Amino acid sequence: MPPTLEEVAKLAGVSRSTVSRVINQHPSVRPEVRERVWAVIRETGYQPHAAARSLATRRTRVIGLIIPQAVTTLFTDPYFPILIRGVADACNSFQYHLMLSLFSQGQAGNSSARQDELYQQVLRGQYLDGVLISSAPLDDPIFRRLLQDGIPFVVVGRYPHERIHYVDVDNVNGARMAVEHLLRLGHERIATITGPLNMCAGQDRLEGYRQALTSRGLAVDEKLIAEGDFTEQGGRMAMQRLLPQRPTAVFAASDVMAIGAIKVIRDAGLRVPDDIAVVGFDDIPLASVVEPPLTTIRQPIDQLGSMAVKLLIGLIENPEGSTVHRVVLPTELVIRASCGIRAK
Amino acid sequence: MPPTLEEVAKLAGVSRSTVSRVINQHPSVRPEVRERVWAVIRETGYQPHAAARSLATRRTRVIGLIIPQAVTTLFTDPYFPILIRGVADACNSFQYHLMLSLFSQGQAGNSSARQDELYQQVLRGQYLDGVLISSAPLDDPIFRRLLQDGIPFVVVGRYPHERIHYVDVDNVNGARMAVEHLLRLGHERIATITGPLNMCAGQDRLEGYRQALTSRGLAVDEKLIAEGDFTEQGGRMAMQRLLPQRPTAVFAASDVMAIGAIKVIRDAGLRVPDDIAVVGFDDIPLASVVEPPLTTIRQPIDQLGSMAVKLLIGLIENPEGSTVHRVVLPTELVIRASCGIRAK
DNA sequence: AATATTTGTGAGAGCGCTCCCAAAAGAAGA
DNA sequence: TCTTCTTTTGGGAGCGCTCTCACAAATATT
Repeated sequence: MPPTLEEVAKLAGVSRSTVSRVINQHPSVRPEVRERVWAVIRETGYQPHAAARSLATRRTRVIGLIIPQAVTTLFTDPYFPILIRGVADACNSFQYHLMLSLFSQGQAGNSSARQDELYQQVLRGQYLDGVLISSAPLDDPIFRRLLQDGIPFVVVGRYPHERIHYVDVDNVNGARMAVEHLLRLGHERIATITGPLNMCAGQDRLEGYRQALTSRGLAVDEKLIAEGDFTEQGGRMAMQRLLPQRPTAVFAASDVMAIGAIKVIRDAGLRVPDDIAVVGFDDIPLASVVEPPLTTIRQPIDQLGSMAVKLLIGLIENPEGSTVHRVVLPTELVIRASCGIRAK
Repeated sequence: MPPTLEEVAKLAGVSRSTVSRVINQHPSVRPEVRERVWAVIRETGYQPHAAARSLATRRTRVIGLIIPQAVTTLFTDPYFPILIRGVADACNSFQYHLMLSLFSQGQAGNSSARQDELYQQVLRGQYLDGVLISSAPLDDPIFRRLLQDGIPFVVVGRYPHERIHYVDVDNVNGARMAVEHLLRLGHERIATITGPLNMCAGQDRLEGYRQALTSRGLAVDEKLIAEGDFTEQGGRMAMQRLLPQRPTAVFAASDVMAIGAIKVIRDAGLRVPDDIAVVGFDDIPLASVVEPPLTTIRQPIDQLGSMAVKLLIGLIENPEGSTVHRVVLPTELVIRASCGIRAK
């Protein structure tokens, strides 16, 4: 049995309250007493009981990272591990803890009911002080519920709602830079493999593609747009649909899809970048390693995570602030071999 | 303010105790009363307060997944996301929650002191009912502490200690199968790129390599063994050291390292599998997609995770059992193009 | 019909902490 | 020296739940 406050108090010859003050760095404790109490704490290895503390303070110092059902299939995309690492690091440095809620398919039963149940348990059960939502579909009911229940939350990825705080990378500009690079290389039939269009990231990257073309006075040919789902397999399927259109270049909205596309292009007997240039998005570690190394858009994923945590903790510890926080981190073009160097 | 037990009780015209019984499915409540209480619970959206409950029961229904400092650099290896997904799924289906503790470098200060602090907070603070440790180095002090504090835990990866429960895949046999396959294809100068040798998985896969050779009566040439660290970069460096030895085949202890090795082989102007055959380990999703598709050893990573959770929850809910649980899941050879088909 | 047994329910204490309030102890002013 | 303030300390209540125990009601036993 670990020692309690009471026991520490007795050993130090003071009251429960005084020990509590020492633990919580309350200033009005005589230095001499404080030292005596600390000595006993060290000696006994005393650690406040988290649940007891939460019950009294209504705070848990735990935040949740929720990754909804719709995206757990993408979980092998290196995006998530990096995000998680960023989030975990930030939590560590703020002395918060991280609870991970994935809603994946593996389980029996209606999984949206399942998601509901988990929501109920975790959030209304006050396990968490606040949550981070990563790349949920725009219509996910969780947003309404969080707003309704008044639970502090930050979305990782843009979310168009005036009361929602979010952190995102500049997807529109990133995509635009990618396509502009292809335009500069002289390409005119540029296709795109989009992300899922019910996610903001998917929409925004498509929007960047459109902007790059129209600002050059080029028409957007809808036949050169194929929807993917951020998976390698989805990238392959989309590329298959695009091939008959004979594009000279493809902008894939994720590196993983770009890799799938390259595979299909090669299987069709064509070369990358000679016959079809390819640009990806994300700059996952793999991008520099595949053959040919991928030209892509780098996004600071771990910063995204730590920034989201910082914002969320701000909301938790300072609920007064009525300003809605929106952070958009810059993206950057990384030129490698997969887009070739075409003469203008 | 969410409703409390007391309030629900008043609304249902019963006592606090009765509502508690209903929530906890205690049998001795009249069906009619039970129904009435449930109605109020549904109506009010009542959810028991997690902290209050934990305080009374000394259980949190939260388990931790701890990934120590030494391996967070590998976190982009698809191994971890898959493991995490397996663990998360299993948690969901047992109605447990998952707390993730990564100890990575990002942070300032002596990080082993940091790790200590976190240990103290999370584990002695009774946040968790038990923990899963993934691939910690054999000498990590956490094992001793857990044992000492009597905290239920299961290690993911073999751990040679008579009181420690673990779940692992059959690394020795897997490696052996990989190398035997190369032997069958007629190779004789088979090199290996090992994992870090302070981890069991690294040692065991090397052991499998040795066994395959010696059981064929072949000598093990230490110059054909290069230590890697499970990263792509580590794989490249190890391959560079091996190239001068002119191996005709390489067994890499992870797919990620195999991919690094292939790159080096090609940069040296050699072809895979024609000049050097390569076999990996893990069967990560990427393995089937790279050029050439990787022959590798499949390990059921998500099963590993869910099995570990199952064991751990067993330990938590049934602390009496004095048997030490050890589960070893089978591995499987997956033949693709990277090892070629050599005549016998 | 009287007693014994089972079943259902409520009251109370307690889990370990925080925080308010009032008392005690010093410090300062008269 | 006595009052008035300030600083430091202890006691008590309360956070929302569970769980034991005792009592009331319903059923079974003789």
